[in-house]
Amino acid sequence: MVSDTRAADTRDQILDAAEAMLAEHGYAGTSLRQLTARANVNLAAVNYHFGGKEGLAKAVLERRIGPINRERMARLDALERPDVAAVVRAFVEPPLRAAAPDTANPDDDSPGHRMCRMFGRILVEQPPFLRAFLATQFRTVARRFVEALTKSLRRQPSATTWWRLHFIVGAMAHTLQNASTVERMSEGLCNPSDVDALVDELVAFAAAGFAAKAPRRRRSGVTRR
Amino acid sequence: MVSDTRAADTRDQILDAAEAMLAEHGYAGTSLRQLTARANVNLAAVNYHFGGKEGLAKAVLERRIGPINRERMARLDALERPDVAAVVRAFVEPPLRAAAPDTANPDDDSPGHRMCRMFGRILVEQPPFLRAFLATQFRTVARRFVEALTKSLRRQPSATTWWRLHFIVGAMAHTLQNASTVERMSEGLCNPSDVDALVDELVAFAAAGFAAKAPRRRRSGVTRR
DNA sequence: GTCTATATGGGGATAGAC
DNA sequence: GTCTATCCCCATATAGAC
Repeated sequence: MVSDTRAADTRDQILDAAEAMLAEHGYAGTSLRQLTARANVNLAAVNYHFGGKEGLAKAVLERRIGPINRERMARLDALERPDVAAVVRAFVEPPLRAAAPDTANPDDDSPGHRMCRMFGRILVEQPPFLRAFLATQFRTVARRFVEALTKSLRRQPSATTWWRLHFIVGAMAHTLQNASTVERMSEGLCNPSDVDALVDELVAFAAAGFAAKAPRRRRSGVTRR
Repeated sequence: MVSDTRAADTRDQILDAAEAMLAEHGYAGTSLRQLTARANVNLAAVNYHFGGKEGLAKAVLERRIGPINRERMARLDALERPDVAAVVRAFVEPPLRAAAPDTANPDDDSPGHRMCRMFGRILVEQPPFLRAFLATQFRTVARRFVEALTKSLRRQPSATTWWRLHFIVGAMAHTLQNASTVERMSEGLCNPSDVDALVDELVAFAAAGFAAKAPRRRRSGVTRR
């Protein structure tokens, strides 16, 4: 069926190019002209296959988020002794691992690096039309992990629990997006392409932060002015 | 917006509008036409005062980053007993505090909320022409805090130290940008407008994470495949 | 399904009057 | 310093031939 591979080919080429360009320039900064040029595809093909720029962006995200969240769940289910570090690892390792450079050279063009930047971008940029989409993709996972984390510490879910998961997401997203920054600032001490080490670092940091004593509540929950 | 405030400086009106729009739409998503319309200023004024869109973006950032970093340094210098939590607090509180809603209603239009979103955006978006600019703005501060943090733990600066500062920046940036997300996900348990509580949460989390035992190094710093 | 050509609108920047 | 008018480029999207 050689004749049928062209369509699927075009679709995938568009998705790959879109992922690369979203990583590099964000949603607003990506033009379909550059994108289709890079994909060696006709401009009109985007509209034909995805209905427009927004549809394309959703398709790009869908292709990656699904598998990662499914792996998170699977790892969580597979834990025999769900201590904090193990649960945190189940949460952060799939995305970091999926975003790892998978070739010898940690170039900006490795698929993993592209994807990692794309994730960081989108998680923060959150174009309005994506908010609902992203919320449904992540709500279930977030709930399950909040449960697991509190259970591992024999606590009840609280504001602190949610804040901490939020902080972990932030640390991860920022790392996915700006790994090169820490490499530069640290003058080479940190090596973002060493994924094993990075995962260990984030797990150690996040697990300790998560297990910390909750701060004393100051007042009734209203900002002092 | 009621009376004719021509006397008010055009420059400042542009800066205010730019901050609001960068917060809302990011750099690439902000157009000078919308911006000048919102500022009640002529389109050409941007070029006259700032030399172009890029110059405007730098001016917007400069206006905020300078004071915040100066306050960070001042707080650091003022610490009598620089334990980890105190140093972390000196690092994260100025931006969070500056970004706090300063009116009774935590609307999307409060100056603090605008600024906080702008920061989160820019820190992650990092348009190419801003990379060098941002690096010079933050390098000194980052170095000083890495020093202070390691000293407070009686350790030597290492990859772990830098990674952890990076994680803290990520948690902070993500919180600044997406505070409303955690409020929604937690179904109201977390209240982003309670800045005191938020600072306490982040400090407790980050200090514990920072003080954690460093992970054991696995190999020689090369990614396993 | 894929292409060319084009419609339609918005973008940043500038020239030159006032 | 501020304005109008305009240049020129690029954006998304679509029409219609093949």
